Amino acid sequence: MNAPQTQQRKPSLAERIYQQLKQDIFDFQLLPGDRFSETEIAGRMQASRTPVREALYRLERDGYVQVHFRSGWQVRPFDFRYFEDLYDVRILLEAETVRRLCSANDRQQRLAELSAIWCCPEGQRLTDSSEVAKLDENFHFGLVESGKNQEISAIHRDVCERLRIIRRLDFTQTGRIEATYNEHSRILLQILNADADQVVAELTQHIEISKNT
Amino acid sequence: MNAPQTQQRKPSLAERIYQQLKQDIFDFQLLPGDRFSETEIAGRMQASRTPVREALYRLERDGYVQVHFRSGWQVRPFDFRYFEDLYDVRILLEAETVRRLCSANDRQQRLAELSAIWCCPEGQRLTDSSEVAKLDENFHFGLVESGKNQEISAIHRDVCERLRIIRRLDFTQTGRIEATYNEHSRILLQILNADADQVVAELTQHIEISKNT
DNA sequence: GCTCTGTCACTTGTATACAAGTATGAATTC
DNA sequence: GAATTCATACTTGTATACAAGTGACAGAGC
Repeated sequence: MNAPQTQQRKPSLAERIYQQLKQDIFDFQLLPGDRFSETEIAGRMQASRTPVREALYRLERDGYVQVHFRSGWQVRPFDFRYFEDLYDVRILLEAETVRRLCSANDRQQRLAELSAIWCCPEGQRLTDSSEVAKLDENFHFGLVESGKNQEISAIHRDVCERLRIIRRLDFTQTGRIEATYNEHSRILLQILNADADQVVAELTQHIEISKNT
Repeated sequence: MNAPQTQQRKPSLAERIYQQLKQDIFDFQLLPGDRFSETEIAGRMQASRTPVREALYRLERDGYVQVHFRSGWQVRPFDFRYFEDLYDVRILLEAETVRRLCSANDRQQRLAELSAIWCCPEGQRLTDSSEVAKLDENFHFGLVESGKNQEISAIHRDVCERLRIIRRLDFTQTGRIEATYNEHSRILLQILNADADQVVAELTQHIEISKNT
């Protein structure tokens, strides 16, 4: 019998390059509209074209870059309509999840973990803005996952990932950390009270806020 | 100035192989659980491993196959929970679209094309089952597209594509063609009447039927 | 100045060569 | 017979070579 497949194999070159390029796009090292060639990237990444191509085709499917037949690659230009649409999808998925949660009998167990984090006494709240940012992302992922539809979760993760380009995720504004704690805990409580319409409205507003900052 | 980019370039080898492999999976030429190697496929397709790999990685991202590190590929086993979840997503997306349509003032124009096809006099209805099958798919695509959120449309297309494995799309059953015409035309009329709750219920039921056949 | 044309460096698409890890089974040991 | 070792054929991951198409530019002709 095999060992239980630790699955902690170190990532392949292609994977590393994929992550790096995506990060470069997020960090504006690669600007929308920029053109570049596979050889160029291969040189910068100290690898051959093969894993670079694999990474680029993944990024293409993700919508970040596009290939021009035998004439180079390009970072896809920004399209704000596109991000509007994505936010709509995100809201739709999260709203549907909470609606379902409101009519699930075991919602208290499902949300136990999140409640412990967000409905804690004020003294136990975290204050570091980058920690809270990570916690915030996980709140929304966790919420959707508790809906127990793996495909909704997968699409939601994907949508959030694509929104990261424009989401600056910063909690440096005064009061934003506190507000987030308050909003998340209220959302959780309202789900427990099965107050569907109210919680959908509040969740929607909560996401709209993070969209406009 | 360039010609307006006919964009009708003949598909690449990788593209052709991707389509072919997907078709093979749909047609059960490749059974869930089957293991195979890149060289094997390359031989069958009369190509080298490079385009085969490109096709396989796309199929992997689509969820049809998985790679085992240095030990071959495998057609992903069926998971009915997975298809249930996908159907849920499909219903969710279509329902949201029609809800929005119900409160759009220009919904009559947006749905003009679909209405012409589905709300026609009985004499003009098509009767060939494979034609109707194609028309049926396009009804649902067109419906979602008239919602004017490109990301919802894209995800919806993707979900439907993934459902094709189990959707046999057959309209050979007696009465199914007529029923489809009736259901589609009623859905369209109800949208025009802005009867949101009713149309969502009916649309949901309509999809559930096609799910269970 | 304007248009055409041919060249040529550069691009991606595909094929092949090589490196590194896997699994199977025969031989060996007990 | 059962367990272990090890050779070996096969697998994917990566690098490189070659084919086919693109685009920018210099220079000719007007």
